[in-house]
Amino acid sequence: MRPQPAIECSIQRTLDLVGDRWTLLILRDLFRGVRRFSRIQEDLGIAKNLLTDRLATLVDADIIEKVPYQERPVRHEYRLTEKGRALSPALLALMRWGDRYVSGGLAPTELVHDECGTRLELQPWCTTCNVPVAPTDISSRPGPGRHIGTEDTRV
Amino acid sequence: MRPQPAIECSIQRTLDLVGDRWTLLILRDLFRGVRRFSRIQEDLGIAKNLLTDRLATLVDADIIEKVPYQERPVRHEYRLTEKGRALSPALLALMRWGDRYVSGGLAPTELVHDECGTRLELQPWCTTCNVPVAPTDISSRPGPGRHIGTEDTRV
DNA sequence: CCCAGTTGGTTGAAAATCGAAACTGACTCG
DNA sequence: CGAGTCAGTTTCGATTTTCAACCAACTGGG
Repeated sequence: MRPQPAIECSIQRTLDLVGDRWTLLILRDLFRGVRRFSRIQEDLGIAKNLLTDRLATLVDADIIEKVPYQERPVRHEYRLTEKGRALSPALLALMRWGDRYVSGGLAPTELVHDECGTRLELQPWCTTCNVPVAPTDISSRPGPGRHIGTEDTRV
Repeated sequence: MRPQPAIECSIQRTLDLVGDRWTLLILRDLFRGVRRFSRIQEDLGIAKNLLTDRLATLVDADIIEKVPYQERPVRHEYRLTEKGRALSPALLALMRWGDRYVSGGLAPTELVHDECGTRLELQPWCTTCNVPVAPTDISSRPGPGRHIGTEDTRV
């Protein structure tokens, strides 16, 4: 997909899978419960051949799965796998950014915690200390998947 | 950019700005400190005319700015604005997803909690209950920036 | 002064991708 | 039987992207 000598970067690898114009919007629809071909197609205004193609790619990548919701005629819907559901922080981050910088601070849609109705924030979270981590308490370092040497850089 | 009757969704609005194949990678390079035209171009392998176009779009959107780093000849580099830097959670989320699901758990670069060295996760966080929130415990509802009515949906 | 090299582009043609509409096939309902 | 729905596939013209060449402003070396 990318014509580039594979740089060791998980952002690039991720965008190779979901970084085209439609894929993240399709996933957003699945998160929202819009799961059927025709519903997604009319919701997004995407051409049907492209939707067919993107869905097949996502199924191949094990990000979504095709499950029958009725027999005779057999009809399928698309559901997020665990791998697909794990993209929710990324979508939430994009949404919060858009709320603030594109929608002028007025969120068209808010995501809230079921139990208490509070609007959700997105925070780096330390699973050891069990606390949210501020940007000032974050460092970066080369990880175990690095094969070429580079110096540390701040995000 | 999108041929669609504007749905009121910050994800869509965000992806209209940065959701093409190259833009998020360009921003990643800027985060990494790769700021000059030719450096970005060779790092990504993007066609020069496209890079010219994407950079101009990002400058227009006030996500990056063009600042001279020398006179005679005048040469510029591109820097993230505050608006651009605010995209870091989104890039971080995409990176963590790629670490886990594409790079096989072996992160090429990891972000860690200063105090304990634990690799960070990026989690939806409820500021009322003070707990991380799983995708299954998230609902969505129309927010203050919504102009057309829609019903609530599960994420 | 002349020449090669660097940076940051622009231009144009070929190739790949996309989009709109027409068509298909399996089935249901009246 | 005829109309309608859903989930596609096919076709083809329009748009985008890529690739390569070219350009302009300047530097540093001889």
